[in-house]
Amino acid sequence: MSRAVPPPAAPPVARQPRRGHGRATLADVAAAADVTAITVSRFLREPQRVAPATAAAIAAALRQTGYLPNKQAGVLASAAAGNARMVAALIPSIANSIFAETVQGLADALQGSGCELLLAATGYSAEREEEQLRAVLGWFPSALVVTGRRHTPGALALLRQAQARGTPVIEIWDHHPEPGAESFTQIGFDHEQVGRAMAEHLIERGYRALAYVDSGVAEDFRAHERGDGFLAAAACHGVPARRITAPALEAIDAGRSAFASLLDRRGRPNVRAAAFANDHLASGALLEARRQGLAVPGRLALLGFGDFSLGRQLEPTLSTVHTPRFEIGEAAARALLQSLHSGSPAADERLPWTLIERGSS
Amino acid sequence: MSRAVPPPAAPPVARQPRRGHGRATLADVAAAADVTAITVSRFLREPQRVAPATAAAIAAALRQTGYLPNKQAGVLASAAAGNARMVAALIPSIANSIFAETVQGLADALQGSGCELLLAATGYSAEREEEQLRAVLGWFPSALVVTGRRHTPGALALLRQAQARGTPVIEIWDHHPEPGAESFTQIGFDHEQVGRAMAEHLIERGYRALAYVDSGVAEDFRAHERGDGFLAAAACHGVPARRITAPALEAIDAGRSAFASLLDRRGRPNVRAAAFANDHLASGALLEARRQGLAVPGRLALLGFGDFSLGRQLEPTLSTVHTPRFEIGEAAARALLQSLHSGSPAADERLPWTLIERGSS
DNA sequence: GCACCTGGTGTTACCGCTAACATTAATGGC
DNA sequence: GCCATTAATGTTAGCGGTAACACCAGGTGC
Repeated sequence: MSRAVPPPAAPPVARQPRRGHGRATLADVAAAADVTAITVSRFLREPQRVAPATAAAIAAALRQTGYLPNKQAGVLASAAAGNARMVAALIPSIANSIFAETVQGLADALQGSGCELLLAATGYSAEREEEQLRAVLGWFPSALVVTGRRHTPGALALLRQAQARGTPVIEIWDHHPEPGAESFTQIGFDHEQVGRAMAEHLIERGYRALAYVDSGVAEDFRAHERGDGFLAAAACHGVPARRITAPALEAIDAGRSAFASLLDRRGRPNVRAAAFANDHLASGALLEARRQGLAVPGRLALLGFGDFSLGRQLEPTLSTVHTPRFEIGEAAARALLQSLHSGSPAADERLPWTLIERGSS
Repeated sequence: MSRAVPPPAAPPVARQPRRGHGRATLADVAAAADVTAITVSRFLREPQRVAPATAAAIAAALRQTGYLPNKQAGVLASAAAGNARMVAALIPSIANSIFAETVQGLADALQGSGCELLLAATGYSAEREEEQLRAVLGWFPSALVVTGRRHTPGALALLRQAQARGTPVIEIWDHHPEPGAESFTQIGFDHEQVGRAMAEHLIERGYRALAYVDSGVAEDFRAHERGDGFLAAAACHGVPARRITAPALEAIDAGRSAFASLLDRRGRPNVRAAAFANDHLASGALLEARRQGLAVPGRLALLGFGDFSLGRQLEPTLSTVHTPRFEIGEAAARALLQSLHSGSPAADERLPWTLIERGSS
């Protein structure tokens, strides 16, 4: 190159430094302890690898600065998946006590593992599930918990991709392994089977004309599957059975008005027994039956699902299916922690439910 | 320096590059669109600032690569607080339907704002709250939602510090501004006042010997405060009143056994009316009273708190206090979004509750 | 024709942390 | 006493984005 006058040579213009957020960083702690950042980092992750004297100095510096690690930076720096220490859970509805308990189970079992819980409600909509999934994936969660096995194609692709990258994906509340089709870890139970058991219970008790009252929430696939099982079992036993759908009201009221569909025009039951998508519906029907002076189970037997506390307090008490709602959350947490640990997908888990015969059937 | 043989001169050892996680990055998209990363970044944040032709190319590249932004990196890079787009909520119990609905309100109102919800359960323990707070702060949440106004000194310091840095801090379920003391945004209602109203309601109805049945959960400060208000109002009206504490069982059963404390040795009520920390307790007592053939409200009037669906189905229906549980979550979300937007703390919000007179009082 | 702007894009440096490798001093074996 | 090992710590270069600034072409005003 010729000896031309060098270009203005970027005068050291002291760029405006980007100001941080005012919280102590590793560098601050390091300065206070008179070591370098990496040593503090080591102390935090593998304390036995720093000399005792250094450790003491660092501990003091940590206390003095009130240091809190920046997990964003930590995750970013250790690119390997699975160390985000954050679990994302997608749940149809948090307000629904069923899922609330599952989330509690998750949170409890995650407590102490150092994992935070990122929660999103999908409102029973597969599209919203996909949206939420996209949103939470931005945080590179170390594991994904989704409800049920029905997803949009887009969501499915994202889940598969996440799984391929080593992120455990757990489907809860469902257990319906499809032979051949590769799928995710499922933790739950078979809803069709529950539906069949519900029908069989009623048939065993001698009831011969049956109805299944489905949830008014169109995308509650699991309730629908129980209905499928119910109708299939009835057909199998040659017992007439039909499916009706409850209105989409607040559930107890929905049950009250669904009850009307169980009566003929003269106000007499047109079936001998009815099973419901959930205890709220069943309770509404039970209360309405009593109000109208209809004998339960004498004229009409009722069977709920979910074992909500309300059912135990009614008169007669509501027969129902107890579900392991808390346990599903716990098991999911255990499964994903184990999967994070072992690096391979966790095994499916079929959790037990029980049909509780109480007064209404 | 002498002309000694230069040291091996760091042969370009091609360090093992740290492998990422396999997801497309901005750089990948940029390469596909034949621009640089910053242009893609701009397109994502301020689409109008890139030329239409470039925009089209980038949009295609985004689709082709299936790019999902890495929020960790995004947050880290834009150091200013408040753009983590993640809200951390600390709740005593998720399984408790009261808080579940609040969380649902939060989640619903946050939906669409681009904020994710980081949820942690404290189990009604202030110590666990502090722990959880430390944990979630690692993610630099853009806002903090905590339950109630009682915190450990450590938690308080962290909250203040966060607030000082511009992170909105919202206390929900409580509204008790302490004059003088600087505090956080409170969204809720005054529990002492509710307690007073409960007592006054019973006094107005002519009941003269009262009891407040407190929650068995020792750290349910809010229930305790309602008790304080209850006793204060009773004292103020010269009406005898005492506080008893329910056992820490599952709530309906706790109410059933708390009912025993309302009877003298001959099985007669030793008060004329009782108010309860929540509807579960009250329902248990109501059911037990009916079982024992005690007239409600003839011999013993009962008043719950929370307006759970169960109470509406009992016979007699349970008088109670309706709380804005869903609205608290919504209002908190609105407040924090507004605060993020405006940069200044949101105003307190006192939400209305109503005493619902039904059959049991 | 020139200074000036302005819209579109690129360069550089950094956010806070950690993986990989480098360095140094102390230790051990023979 | 020398080399190999180990323990303790440091250096460098990122992770994947974005703020700040630089640059450049093509208008604009006069």
